[in-house]
Amino acid sequence: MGETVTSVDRRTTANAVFDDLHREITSLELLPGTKLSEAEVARRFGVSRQPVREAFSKLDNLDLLLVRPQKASVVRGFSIQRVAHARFLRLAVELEVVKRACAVWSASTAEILHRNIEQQRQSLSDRSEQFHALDFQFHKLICELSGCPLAVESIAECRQRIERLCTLSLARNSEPEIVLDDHEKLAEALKDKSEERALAITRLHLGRLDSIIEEVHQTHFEYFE
Amino acid sequence: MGETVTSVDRRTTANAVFDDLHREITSLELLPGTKLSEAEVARRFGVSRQPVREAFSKLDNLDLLLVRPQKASVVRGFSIQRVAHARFLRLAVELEVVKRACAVWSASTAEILHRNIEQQRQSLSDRSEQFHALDFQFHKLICELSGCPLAVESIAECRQRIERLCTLSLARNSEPEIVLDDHEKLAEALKDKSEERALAITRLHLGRLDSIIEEVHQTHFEYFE
DNA sequence: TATTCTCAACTGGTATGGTAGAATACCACT
DNA sequence: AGTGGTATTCTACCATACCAGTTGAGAATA
Repeated sequence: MGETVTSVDRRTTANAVFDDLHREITSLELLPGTKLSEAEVARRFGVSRQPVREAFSKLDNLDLLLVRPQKASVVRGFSIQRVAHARFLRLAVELEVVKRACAVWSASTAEILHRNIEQQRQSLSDRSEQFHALDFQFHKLICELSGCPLAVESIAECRQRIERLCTLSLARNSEPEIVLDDHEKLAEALKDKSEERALAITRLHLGRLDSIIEEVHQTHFEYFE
Repeated sequence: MGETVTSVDRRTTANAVFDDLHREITSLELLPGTKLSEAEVARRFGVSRQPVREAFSKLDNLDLLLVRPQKASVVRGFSIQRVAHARFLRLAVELEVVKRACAVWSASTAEILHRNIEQQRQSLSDRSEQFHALDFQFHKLICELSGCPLAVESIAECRQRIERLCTLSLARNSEPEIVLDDHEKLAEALKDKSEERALAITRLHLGRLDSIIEEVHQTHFEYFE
């Protein structure tokens, strides 16, 4: 779900506009409160208003843009409720995924996940930029290997909603070293098929977001609604 | 999320078309595989193609309609994967909600939920049609009383995805008596703040959907994709 | 008869013009 | 200076026209 599009996702004008705006909003190039008008954006992209309109509609569905009947559309700010819900939802999904993982885990799945962790460790010592992608892939692997391939989409949606906010944080993200450590502990718990430990580390892992969320809520309350 | 719309939801043509089509699809008046063209639907509603187009787009987002580039749009069938995921997602959310409920449950919240159950019992003996609504409200109350008001929207979305399928079932729904019994057991577990029992009955309660899903999958495989 | 080609009738995607309603700036009046 | 009404100017929304692929049926051909 989320921004994943059905079927062939042909390269259409509306999609291009949506992608660009989506990126600009999530990366906070467009800050909450920024007014966007169909006509203005259409001029900026050199297209007609119709594709822009569709893009607006999709952004509205993602709670990224508030499009009101006859008033100007504005980039939506954060809602502490919505963010908390995204955080809640992700935890709920990951917990259940981990339970299933424990039930079906095997030597081969453990090995696959282990390879990902090796890459994470590598990228950390390389100071490369791809740790973030590997982090995502780690959780994705657990979903797929536990037979919940669609769960990763739900997780990705929650993740996006939270990430836009975390971009405002001073600490940006949790320390990668800590994240990697969590991942290693989780992988080990899965390998041992210890549901109790796996669930605990998952809660701890996702709970690390809370302090960041709280920090941003305190320091950037002007972006909240 | 889902079909809940932001802000005032003014009565717009596009919304009206969306609501009608949404109802027709979820109620299976429009069966999977039915072809819908923007122009045809526009004529049927006596409006232009633009509002229809928006409605199509929203239905596409809900996986209810497959709109392909230059081919006709078709009402989507069921995907066993997507249905399983919806089922999975709902369980994950309800489990986590119930955990929180156990943590914060009190005499007053127990009383509120108890009143709902009384109504359920009443509607059952009255043979009234509102048991379904009370069922939904039961789960909604638990979400709200446990401080997860937005969780009910996620649940509602999952519910809808599954319900369209269950409409095909011979048994339609689980026996209301059984459902009510589950609800009573859950309410009691919450009252006792017994997390273990509450989680177990939740799993059992939602697990009752599986047999129905399986039945429809066997008897109506022509509607699956 | 079987196969290929062509063309007409769809499809969804885009561009443009016009409309009703909301906000705002402005001006007359107190 | 402060207030009430008004006109302008914005907005999203809808209708219409046109475009570019896709499809499928029938004609032309092997």
